[in-house]
Amino acid sequence: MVESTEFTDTHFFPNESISSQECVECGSAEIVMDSIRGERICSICGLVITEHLIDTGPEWRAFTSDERNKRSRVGSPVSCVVPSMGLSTMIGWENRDIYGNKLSPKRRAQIYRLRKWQIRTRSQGSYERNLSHAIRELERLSSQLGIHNGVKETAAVIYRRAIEKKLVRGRSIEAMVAASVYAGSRLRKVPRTLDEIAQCTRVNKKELGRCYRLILRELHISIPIASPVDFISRFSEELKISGKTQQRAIDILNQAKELGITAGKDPTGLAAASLYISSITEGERRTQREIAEIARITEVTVRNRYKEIVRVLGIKIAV
DNA sequence: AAGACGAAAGTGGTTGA
DNA sequence: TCAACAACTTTCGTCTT
Repeated sequence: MVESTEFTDTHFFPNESISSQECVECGSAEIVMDSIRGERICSICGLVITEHLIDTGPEWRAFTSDERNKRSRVGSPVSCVVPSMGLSTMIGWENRDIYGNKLSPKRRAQIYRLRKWQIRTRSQGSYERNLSHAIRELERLSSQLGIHNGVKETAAVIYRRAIEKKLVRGRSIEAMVAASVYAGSRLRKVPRTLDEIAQCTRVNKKELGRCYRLILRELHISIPIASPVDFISRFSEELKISGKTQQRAIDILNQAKELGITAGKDPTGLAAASLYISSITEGERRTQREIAEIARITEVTVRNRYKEIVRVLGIKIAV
């Protein structure tokens, strides 16, 4: 497996320390990459820190920087959304070579043995079986929720780690996938609510929340609390609200935050209320009901938040 | 008639003893 | 484990445009 490159990706887990940059054997920081062997080794004592790295560099020699930019790796990109990370090779079923000629009996026997071993090694372990099931579920869920690839990849990384930590055992794959998606969307700053995700699965919100907290705790992922600002653009898109009004809503939220009236309040409620206010002041009025529906809260909450914001910030609403 | 408002009672989750 | 609590929801009658 290639876990060393996969799970230390600082892009996915900015808060997590990546695998140590110091040699555990001699403590030196002289770690070098050996791209031919695919290993990271300590240049002082020779200890192999990680092996089986994937070379993501150019596939051919390049002599100028221009050439280096043009020449890239061929083949499909490495992806966590494919069970084998997109690195699998298939042995064809036809007993012919690339010119269409029949294979010699000796060669045919060899290919037959290769095929047999490929099938034996592929999708046999419980890890792979679980994963391919989970990835089907992930695909279904993301298309239903309209989740983009970045979040999907992040969710897949989280799920792989969850399997490795044996967190999925005894829990439903569906619930763990849903929780990974939730965590991924939060990490990537395009949060979905627990409700939205729960609606697209057979998992209830409570169970989903439990799995989510488990993932955070066991995988040591720290996710900043959802900010109301993160919801503005998505709600606005569904409400067809202009960028100017969105910016106004964000300003309102920032002011409200400084005055300390956002703590402990539902972030979707705050986002909805500030959108309501800005939609009126910017002349693109939306009703409380419209906004509440998109934000999946009640009109009453929109009202309460908006009354509070208007009162504290001293905003005058044209009647 | 639709939208906004506010009161009252109920609900699920968090906190602290 | 339990009570207290804050935030949110549901429901409903009333007011405003």
